[in-house]
Amino acid sequence: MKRLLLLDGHSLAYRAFYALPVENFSTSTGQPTNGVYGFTSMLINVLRDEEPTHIGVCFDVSRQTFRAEEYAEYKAGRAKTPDEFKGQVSLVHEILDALKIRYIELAGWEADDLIATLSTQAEDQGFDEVLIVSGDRDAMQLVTDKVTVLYPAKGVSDLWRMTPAKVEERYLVSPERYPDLAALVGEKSDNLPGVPGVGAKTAAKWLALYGDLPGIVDHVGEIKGKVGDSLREHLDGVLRNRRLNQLVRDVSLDVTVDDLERQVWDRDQVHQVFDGLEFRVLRERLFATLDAAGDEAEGVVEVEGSVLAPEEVAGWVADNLTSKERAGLHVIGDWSRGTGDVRAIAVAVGDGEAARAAYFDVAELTQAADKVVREWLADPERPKVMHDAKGPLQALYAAGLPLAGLVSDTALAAYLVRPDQRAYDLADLVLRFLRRELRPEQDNPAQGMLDLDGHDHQGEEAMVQARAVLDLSTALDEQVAETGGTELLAEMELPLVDLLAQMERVGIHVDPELLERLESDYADALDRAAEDAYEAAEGERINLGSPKQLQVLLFDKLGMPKTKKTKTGYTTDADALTDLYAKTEHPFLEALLRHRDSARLRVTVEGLTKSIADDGRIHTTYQQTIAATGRLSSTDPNLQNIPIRTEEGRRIREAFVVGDGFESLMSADYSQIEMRIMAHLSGDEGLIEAFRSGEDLHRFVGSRVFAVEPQDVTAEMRAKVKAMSYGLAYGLSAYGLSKQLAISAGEATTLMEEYFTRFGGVRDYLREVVDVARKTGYTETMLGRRRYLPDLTSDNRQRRQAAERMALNAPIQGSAADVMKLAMLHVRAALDTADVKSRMLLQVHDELVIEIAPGEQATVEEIVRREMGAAIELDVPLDVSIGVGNSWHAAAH
DNA sequence: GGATATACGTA
DNA sequence: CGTACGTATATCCA
Repeated sequence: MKRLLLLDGHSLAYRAFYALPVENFSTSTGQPTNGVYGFTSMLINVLRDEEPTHIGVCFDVSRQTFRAEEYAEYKAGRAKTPDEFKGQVSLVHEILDALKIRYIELAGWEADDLIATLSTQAEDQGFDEVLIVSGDRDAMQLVTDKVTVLYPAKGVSDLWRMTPAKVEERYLVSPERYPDLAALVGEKSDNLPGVPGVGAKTAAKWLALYGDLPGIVDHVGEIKGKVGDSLREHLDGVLRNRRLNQLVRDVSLDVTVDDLERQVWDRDQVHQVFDGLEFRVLRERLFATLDAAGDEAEGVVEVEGSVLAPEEVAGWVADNLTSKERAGLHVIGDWSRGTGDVRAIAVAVGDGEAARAAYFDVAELTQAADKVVREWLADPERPKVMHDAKGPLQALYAAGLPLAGLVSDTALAAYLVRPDQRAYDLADLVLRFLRRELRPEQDNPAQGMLDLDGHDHQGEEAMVQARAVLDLSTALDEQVAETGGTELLAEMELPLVDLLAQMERVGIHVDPELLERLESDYADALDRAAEDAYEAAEGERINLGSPKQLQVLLFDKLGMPKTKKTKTGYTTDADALTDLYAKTEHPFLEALLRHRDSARLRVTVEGLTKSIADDGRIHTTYQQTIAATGRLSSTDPNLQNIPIRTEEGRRIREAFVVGDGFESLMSADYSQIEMRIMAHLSGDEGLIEAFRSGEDLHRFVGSRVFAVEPQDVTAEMRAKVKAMSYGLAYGLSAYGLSKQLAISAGEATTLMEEYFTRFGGVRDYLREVVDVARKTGYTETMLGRRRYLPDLTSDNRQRRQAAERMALNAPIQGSAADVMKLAMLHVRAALDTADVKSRMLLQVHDELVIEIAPGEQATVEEIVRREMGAAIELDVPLDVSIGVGNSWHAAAH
C-alpha cells in the first residue's frame, strides 16, 4: 500500500495565521506562532487520520512565475504579507526538519505546480492513493479516482474530502473541467477576473452544452443574450485565465515521489523545536498520535517462573519473598460488591537475570505454606504492586488473607498520569508504556487444566500478568514522578484503596419492608398518572416512556409548539414539558410529568431492592479511576444519586437505616465547599470576608451585588446570586443564567457584571486558570492533581469553549475532591486511634455517612468535625455540618 | 446482544 | 449556550 500525502505549506500556514487569534499563540519572547501552530496541528491530524506512507510539503518561493510574466496583475492587489507571518514559514521548515519530512520548493514555480507534478508522478508509478491538502481551489483539477483533495473548509481542523463526486456536487462540473469553469467565473484571490454576469451555474450549463472551453469558443457566436455578449467581449481574458490556472504537471524536480517515503522522526530535535515554540499541548498530541500510530509491540511480556505444587510453595516464598524488593502480584479469583474469593496467586520479582516468578493455588496450601504466604501478604515491609488492587483486595480479605504493603497500583498511577481515560486495561497500558504485548487472559479459564505436554496455561498467563504489573509499575511511577504526582499517589490514592474496600465490605443497612411499601406506592402513583395521561390524550395509549412516540403525540397530533431540537427531533425533557405546560395548560403534560417522576422513583427503589445482599445491607462499589476531576464515583448500585430534592424522593432515604448493633447514622457534610475553595484560590477579598463573617453566603453576596443591607436581600435576590455563584464554577454564560432564572438576557448580563464588579478577584482568577491551562496544557488542583485539556487550543469553537469550562471547573471540583479524600483518611485514622467501633459507610462527594456504635456519638462527632474541618488549611473556614438519626433521612440537617 | 439516544437522579 | 458522574428505557442494527 503506497499512500502519498502532499501539503501546500505556505497556503495552509497562511490560513491558520488568519484563523487563530495571535494573542493566544505567541511565545514568551513575543514571536507569533499562530501560523506555524495551525499548520502543525493540521499536519498531526492528517498524519493520524490518513497514515500516509509517503509525505512531502510544497512551498512557493517567490511571486515571480511564468504566470506573473504573462499577466502582470497576477495575484496583484493581495495585501502585503504581514510581518508577523513572514518569519513563521522558516519555523514550519524547522518543524518539518525535526519530523524528517521533505519540503520542496523551486524558484519560478508555485507550490501547486510542484504538487501537480508529484501527484502525477505518483499516479504514473502505481501509488494506491494521493492526498493533497491545499487551500487553493486550482488543485481541484488534480482530483481523480486515486487523487483526493482535502480542502480546509474553515479554520484549520475541518477538511472537506474532495473526490470526483464531491467536486461535481459542489462545482457542478467534473474535476477535469474545473479549470474551464474557474476561467469563466474568475478567481478573485489570483486577481483573475471572470466574465461579468457569469457565475458557476451559467458556466456549468455552457460546459455541459459544449463539452469544454474550446467547445464553447467554437460556438461562442451561438450564445444569446447579455451573457453571450459579455462572454464574447471578455473571451481573451477567459483564455488567459485558463492558461494561468492550468497546473504544470512536469516541473523538473530533483526529488521523486520515492524520495518522500516517511522517515523516522528525530525525538530530540522535536523536543528542541517545540520547546522553542512553547508548543506543550501540541507536543503531547504529536507524541500521542505518532506513538499510537507506531503502537506496535516490540515484543511480548515474557516470564521465567514455575507453577508450584502445594508442597513447593513454602520453600519458594521463603527463598524469594524475603527482601524489600517489590513484587508484582496478580490474583486469580472473583470479586464484586465488597466481597470475593481467591483461587490462585501469581507473583513476579526481580528483573533481568534475577527475574523470577511463581504461581500457586491457594485452596490446597499446606499448613506451612499458608503461614508464609499469609505473613508475606500481611507484611507492610515487603512491598507489592498490583493492577486495580481494590477488587483483588476484597477477594484476599474474604479468603482470610488481608494484604498490606501496597506501594503502587498501575491503574491508579495511570489514572493520575491520564485522568481523562475511561478505562485502564492492563494490556493497553503495557502496550503503551512498555511497548510489549500481553497475551489476552482467557475467558473462564478452567482451573488447573493441563494440556498434553503437562503445561498449565492459566498459571503461565497469571505469571505473565504479575510480571507485566511489576515492570509497568516502574515505568508508570516514573511518569507519575515527572508530573509531580508521587505524593498524591502514595499519600492519598493508595491509602484510600483500603478504606474504600472497607466501606464496600461494610455496606449500609436498609429496611426492605419500607422499600417494598415505597415501590407499591410509586407503582400506584405511576398507574394513576398513566390513566390520567391516556384520558387527557383522548385514549391515545402510547408508550409514555418513548420520547419518539411522545413527539408524535405532542407536536404532530396535539400541535404543541416545538421545543429545543435534539439529534432526532424535539426534546421532551422535564424542563421543556414544564414550559409547554405553562403555555398550553394541557392536562396531558401534567400527568406525563407525574408519570415520569413516579417511574423514576420506582426504578430507583427496584434497583436498590435488587442490590440488597444476604446480610441485609447494600454494598456499592466505588470507582477510583473514572472521574477526570479526581472525584470518586459509585456503581452497582450508585448510592451517590439517591433522591433528596423532592419530598416523595426523600422518602427513599428513610429506608437507609442503622444496622444491628449500632445506635445511629451520622451524616457530616462540608457546606459550600466549592465556593470556599473558589474564595481561597481566587483570594477575592469580598468572598473571603463573606465566609469569615459567618453571614449567610448568598445573603452577603446579594447585599453586595444589589447594594442593599443584608437584611433587605429578598428571597428573589438571594436565589439569583445563588444560581450565579454556583454557575460560575461551571463556566455559566449570561445566556445560560438567563435561561435558568427565566430572566432576560440583558438582566442576566447586568447581574453578572455587577457580580464581577463586586467580586473582581473571582473574575481574574477564572481568567487566569484558563490562560495558564492553555499555556501548560493542564489544570491543577490544590494538591497537584492534573487534568490535561488539549482542546483549549482547538480551532473548533465549540470544543474550545467546552474545554474552557472544564478548565474552570476542574481545579475547583478537583480540589474539593482532594480535600474530601484527605478528610476521609484522617477521619479513619482518628477513629482507629480512638479505638471506636463506629465506621464510615458512604461518601457522596461532600458528605460522609458514618454508622455510630452505642455510646460513641459524642466522640465520633468531635473526631469528624475536627478532622474534616482541618483536612486542609484555607484562607476561609471549612464549615462542617453534622446530623444524627436512625435513618439517612433522619440524619439530614 | 450491542450501540446510541434520551431522560434524570446526585454533588 | 453549566461541571462531574451512573442507570434505565426505547430503538435500531446485525
